[in-house]
Amino acid sequence: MAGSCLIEKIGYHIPLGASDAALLARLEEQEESFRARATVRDIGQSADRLYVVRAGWFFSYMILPNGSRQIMHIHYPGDIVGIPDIAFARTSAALAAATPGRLCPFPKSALDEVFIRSPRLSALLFSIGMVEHAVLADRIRIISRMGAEARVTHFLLEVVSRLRVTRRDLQAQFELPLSQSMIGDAIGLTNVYVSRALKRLQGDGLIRRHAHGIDLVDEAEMKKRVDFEDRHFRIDTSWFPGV
Amino acid sequence: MAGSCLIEKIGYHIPLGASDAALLARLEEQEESFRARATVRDIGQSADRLYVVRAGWFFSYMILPNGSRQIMHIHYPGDIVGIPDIAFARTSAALAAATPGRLCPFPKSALDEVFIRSPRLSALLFSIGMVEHAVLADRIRIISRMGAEARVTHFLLEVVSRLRVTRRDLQAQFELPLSQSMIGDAIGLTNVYVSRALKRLQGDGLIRRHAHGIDLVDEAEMKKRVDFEDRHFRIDTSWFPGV
DNA sequence: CCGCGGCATTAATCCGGATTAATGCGCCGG
DNA sequence: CCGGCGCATTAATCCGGATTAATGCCGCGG
Repeated sequence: MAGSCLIEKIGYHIPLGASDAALLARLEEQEESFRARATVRDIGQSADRLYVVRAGWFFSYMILPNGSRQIMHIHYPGDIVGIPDIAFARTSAALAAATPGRLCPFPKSALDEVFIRSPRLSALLFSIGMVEHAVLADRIRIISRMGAEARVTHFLLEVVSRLRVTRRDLQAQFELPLSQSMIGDAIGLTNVYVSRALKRLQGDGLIRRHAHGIDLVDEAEMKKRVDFEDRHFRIDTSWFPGV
Repeated sequence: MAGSCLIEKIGYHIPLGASDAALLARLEEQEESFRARATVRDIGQSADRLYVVRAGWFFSYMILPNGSRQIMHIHYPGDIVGIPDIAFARTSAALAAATPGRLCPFPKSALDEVFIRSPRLSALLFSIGMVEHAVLADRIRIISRMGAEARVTHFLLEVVSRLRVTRRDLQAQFELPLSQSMIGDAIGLTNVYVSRALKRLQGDGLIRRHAHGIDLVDEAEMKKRVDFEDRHFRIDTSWFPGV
């Protein structure tokens, strides 16, 4: 199980006993590969399975009445995809690959095993779902009343903060394998304005750009400007049921 | 327990055994009253308690760096307030009363009881959390790329859909005890534009307005225009662990 | 080597909602 | 009965980001 980024991510939050690890391992039994830009599943399909991201970046999105695309979440290695669909019979978002990657599909019913056998893991899954909730809440806050630069700034900080969950040592420099159109579709801007905003941030000396990556030159200043709060760094496990 | 709208709401989704009902009853042991516009708690406070809404409308909100207010959620009788804070040690939103009302506070730790004793209730709480997630996702979709009228339309539909969970017989007419500024703060508009949009919707014959309420004249057309999906009507309980 | 497609950049124009401010209305308390 | 306050309405002006389109760059396949 050395290759499991799910166990790595979960284990970062709570100590994992052998039985919990076994429960998790069952979620990664199968594996499927996707090439960049491949669609994994469409909206409105039966929401009977979830996925663990083994490698690569994926994203879920919705298509709006006017034809444009809204990217809801970006999924990184170690993420569980589809938690929000748990409450519904049909998927409320489509899923696609941003880069080449691998997914481990598992049936929704594998979750009741978790709920029955491990209250502690249930509480953590619950909490991870709520982190996603907080991420959306932050996005609403940013989209509804803040300008283009602030949105892009917040987006970059959010990406880095999430990457650091599984790569603790990540410094200011990171790869960003998303086109500006994708970034725009996530934060409600057009590709044109994403380009402008990035240019200005660079001009302000806040970031630097290279090939397919970003360098956060003044992360503290960026955080200050958008009132950034890191949702991923630490989950409150103090109330969790004991082992 | 006849007066419990929590048990009423939960019982709507899954059949409640006596022991589950007892677990829920413990969440409503205490009660506090608030007058309209009173603040229940501020942002950044210790997130050690949750609330059940016994009566009245409440709302949670954040203040943005530029001073404006973003309303994240409206809480109706029967709602559990604070689920999203479960993952964090400090509250990420403030809570206030929109109308006079009553709340039942209970400690976060009361939840581990639920997780240990009732996998079935845990799964439902989890799902309810995910419904809130879906509501936020819909709001992002609407805010990020759609015009003022569509936003207001969607907002009204969302309110009615939520009200019908505890008032199954609710028809097209309902009370809306929120100022236009509050509506604007929820969907990213100014009060001025909310006023305009309502006026136009009325002009289009989609709604009618009276004292403190709204009448949805052509709900079907409204739903069609914004591609509305009802997130509250039915939760998928098929995968839940058995009793 | 050339030609093509995806993506970033830049500029010109347009428009929807923000902002500001004035007016009106109903409610409440004195 | 009057005065004040919160809220809705309406109008005038402004501006940020959408839209459209042209240009350029790079990587890739032929």
